[in-house]
Amino acid sequence: MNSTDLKELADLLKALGEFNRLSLVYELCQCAKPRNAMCLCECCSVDASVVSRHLKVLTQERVVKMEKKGRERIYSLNRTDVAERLRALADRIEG
Amino acid sequence: MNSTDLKELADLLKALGEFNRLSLVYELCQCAKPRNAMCLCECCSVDASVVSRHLKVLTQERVVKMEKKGRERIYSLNRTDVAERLRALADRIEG
DNA sequence: GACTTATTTGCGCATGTATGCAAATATTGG
DNA sequence: CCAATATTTGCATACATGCGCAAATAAGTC
Repeated sequence: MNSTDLKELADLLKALGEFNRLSLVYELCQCAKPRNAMCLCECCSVDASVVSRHLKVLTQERVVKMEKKGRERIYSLNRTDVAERLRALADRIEG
Repeated sequence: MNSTDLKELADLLKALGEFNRLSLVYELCQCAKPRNAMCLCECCSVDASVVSRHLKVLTQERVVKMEKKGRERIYSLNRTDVAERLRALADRIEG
């Protein structure tokens, strides 16, 4: 694995490795339907602006995908993609 | 999943989500035999003290285990344990 | 157009973290 | 005991990051 791929993987893990962001991911796990940011706000008790920034990070790392709908932004997990990347690491580590 | 478990998982991901630490993990992946810290130093071009601190973090998060051998510390991956924790997250995310 | 709601952005602040260097500690071998 | 090697720790520093608040933007509703 080259340095670029390693950095990309590290960035994914870093994005997931922050408590409130991981809380958002878990919240989205439990939702059959996508949620808007305000709704996600409730799961971690921080300001809306903070949630907005966390969701931006998660979007950049392709953990979630976003869709505009009127004045709302609807978020959903990239389930298979994230799961695959984590399993690839698990496989590599297990050897 | 309760808040404590979530924090523990976040801490694991944070430990893995730093470039040089992930490099150390990958280096240990490729070693059939455990390695001492000085040897691991070579894979990321940082000071020995930095590697020492990174290995401490990885040990605290149970990513690696350490064994004293003379004046050396021998490190090896907790392969199955880490792989299991990552797969559990992957399963959860995939839903 | 005025108002409301959803979200983002700018700013400042406080805290966390990665790093290097030098000194300290530990342990082995003469 | 002394020298050499491996590792840790204290300290300073630079930078990143999470946060809240207020203002700005975007888009629907009346």
